[in-house]
Amino acid sequence: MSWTDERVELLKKMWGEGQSASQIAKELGGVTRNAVIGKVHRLGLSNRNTTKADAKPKAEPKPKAAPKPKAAAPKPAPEPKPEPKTEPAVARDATGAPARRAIIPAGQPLPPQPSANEISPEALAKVNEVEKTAKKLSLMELTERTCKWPVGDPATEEFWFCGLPVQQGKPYCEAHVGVAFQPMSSRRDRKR
DNA sequence: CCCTGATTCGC
DNA sequence: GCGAATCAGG
Repeated sequence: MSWTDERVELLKKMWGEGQSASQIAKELGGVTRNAVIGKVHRLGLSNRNTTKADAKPKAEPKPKAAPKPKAAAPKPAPEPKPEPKTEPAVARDATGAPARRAIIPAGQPLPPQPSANEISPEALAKVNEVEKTAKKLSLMELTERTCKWPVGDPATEEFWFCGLPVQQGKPYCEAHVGVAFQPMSSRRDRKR
């Protein structure tokens, strides 16, 4: 594939929209994200650096022969300390069921969280088990392949995402899919 | 481990 | 000009 006008324009458009290189590459087809990034640079897009006399003591070009010295980067910089103003709030109920006030960051297609519905005891138990073995990923660590089920309160240190392998197509792992997508069946009308 | 963009350099 | 390989970082 070559960089035709159309393709370049789509590249510019998407890059301008903040799309990631890999997304653009996928959209264009026939190119890798590396190709996209390379093109972006050649086109002069990307960062408008040049301001400031930049001194870039980059590591010398690595010869393919001995490529991994891994220079140790000194870190004298003191950490500011985030200081989360933690707001207690209920993290979960007695059963250990995750509070479903989840705000999920990444996604676009987010299925409706289970509201105040009844979830099958089996599924709940399963979730409780899973929470013990969860990967407990942070926000940045989430990917399309990691379960995005939130546990705890976002304002607390006790907040993390399940992180287990998701079920194909779904945003959650098997256990959490179980409680996330309850059709409407467990609705065995309780004594009414 | 997954992903991001940045850079280098042989083609 | 192109982009794989590599680097650096979240």
